[in-house]
Amino acid sequence: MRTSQLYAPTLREVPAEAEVISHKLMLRAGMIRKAAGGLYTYLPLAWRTIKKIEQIIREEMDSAGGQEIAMPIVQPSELWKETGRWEVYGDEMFRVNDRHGREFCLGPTHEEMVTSIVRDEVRSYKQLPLMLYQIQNKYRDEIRPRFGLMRGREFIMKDLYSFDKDEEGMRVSYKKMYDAYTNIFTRCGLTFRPVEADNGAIGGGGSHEFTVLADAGESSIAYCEKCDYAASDEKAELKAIHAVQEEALPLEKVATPGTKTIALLADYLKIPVEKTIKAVAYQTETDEVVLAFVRGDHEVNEVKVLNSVGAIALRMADEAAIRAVGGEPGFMSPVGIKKGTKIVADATVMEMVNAVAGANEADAHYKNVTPKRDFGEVIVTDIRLVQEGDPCPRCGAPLKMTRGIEAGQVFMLGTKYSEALHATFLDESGKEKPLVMGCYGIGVGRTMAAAIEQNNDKDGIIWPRAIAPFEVVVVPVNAKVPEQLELAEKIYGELKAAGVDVLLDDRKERAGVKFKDCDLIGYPLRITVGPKAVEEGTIELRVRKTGETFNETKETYLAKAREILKTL
RNA sequence: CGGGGCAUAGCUCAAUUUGGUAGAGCACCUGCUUUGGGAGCAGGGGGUCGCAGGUUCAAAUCCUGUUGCUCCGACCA
Repeated sequence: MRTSQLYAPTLREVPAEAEVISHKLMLRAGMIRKAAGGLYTYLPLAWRTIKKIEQIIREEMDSAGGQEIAMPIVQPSELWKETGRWEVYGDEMFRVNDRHGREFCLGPTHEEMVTSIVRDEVRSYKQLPLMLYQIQNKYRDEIRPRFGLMRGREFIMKDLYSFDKDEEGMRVSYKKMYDAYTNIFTRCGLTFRPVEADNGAIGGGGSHEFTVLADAGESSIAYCEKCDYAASDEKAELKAIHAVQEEALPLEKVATPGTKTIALLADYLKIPVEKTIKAVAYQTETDEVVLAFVRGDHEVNEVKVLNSVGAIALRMADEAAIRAVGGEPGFMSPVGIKKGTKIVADATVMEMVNAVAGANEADAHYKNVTPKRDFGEVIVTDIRLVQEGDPCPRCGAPLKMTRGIEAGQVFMLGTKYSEALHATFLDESGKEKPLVMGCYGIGVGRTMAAAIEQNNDKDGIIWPRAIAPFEVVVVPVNAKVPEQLELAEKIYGELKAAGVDVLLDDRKERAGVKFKDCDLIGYPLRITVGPKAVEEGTIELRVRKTGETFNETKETYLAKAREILKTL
């Protein structure tokens, strides 16, 4: 490929719409252009990288036993109604009607579709295990698309679905995928971490996120430096903290005017925040009120609350709903709440003695609240959000927190979808059983964005070799000088013949312009052909990542280029 | 959905407050010079000022509505 033929419109200035580095650089490097919120065109450079990432994924999926298929993007509503997700998905689903008024959606994911394919054909345990995957566009009408390709409404995703005869088989498939994912992200040259994750709305039990470490990431993970524990902030388990035991004193109501927040309360009563109990009120999708309580200095982990009450969705409760169960916004505690109200208390709270909690009336709190004695019937479990320094649930060492981009996630689904869609088979004893499923996704565009977030400097992108749009760029310093262009052409030809993915920057631009573009786009290796090459035979190799240059000859440059590429 | 901000040339922005024939830099085209880190000079092309109404002798500018984008929050398989 020649740059003079390549459609890669680079920008000197940053378009105002971009917020994060990967988005800015992809726009500036002429890789993507926006069509509408969360919808992008992939220009040639981006598409080459996408195809390289897809190829790595394909190779790893195939060698793990996966078979690639393509499924419809437009999917009939009937399937989604069978699993109930036609309603559950809500506004996030793009819906369309055909000319007859029949309902369809643009597939946000493909569990229903793939399961329906398999249920019609798989009858026997002899046909299992089966792993099918697709790399296709998926559609989610995100409330707030942002960060370029990181959170779009149309995005390229690889999804593999595994079907096994039992849970043991599913675990084997899961492990294969876990290992394949490790290979994929390693081959893409990314620094990442597999972390334990919550299954979320997709359901099932057991999940890992593959998180590419980057400050711009939307997910937060906790990890232990002492053992290998690592989990998403939603998932990170926390054991109860035992309070210093003291004698429980009798409950006492005190006036605490205007102390609607924990900070104000602790300050007013001159007590440490660790002696207070914080309340957060939620309502479920059915408007049922759920009250959650954590220690004053802790935060509530909504996902854990959600799981503890088995709800589908939670939102902050409105004041009327809080009052309806006998609570007072800003001054809530389980003490005196209407019987039958769902109350979830963090395990640490239950260890507290003589704490301060709301009195369920304005401007008043109780002193000497001892949850074990005073809370009555509550759900006790871990609902705390992990904080830096919290003890590791495995070894007790202080946890570290870092941010990352969730590039992939693997799930053990179990039989949730196969049961809903009646996808069954006959086992060895002739008994009908539901297929045991797993699903495994990778955001392809997001992986590309993550690679840029992790590999850039003030001049632009620094591609890992494996996913660079081109591995090498050959730059004649002045393409108007026939000798330089000829030599550059020769080198370009030799590299191509040697199987190197190479680009020739034959534009009749000034050297500075071409160098700036090369740095911006981020080709891992640049071979410069200037006057010195023509006159003295000196061919310059420059490594984008380090800025190192090597002076070689016509005879040695190829071997040196290969040697350098191996390290990038 | 709630709360901010923005919408003027391909890009980044000025002109809007105080109504009077729309500007700069970069990009683009032509010529000359230049040629190892986004060159110089000269000339040139390009905008119904997001859209629709209204006020006015006159609207990019004031008013109303509307659409889109963007940031914060809620949300996120």
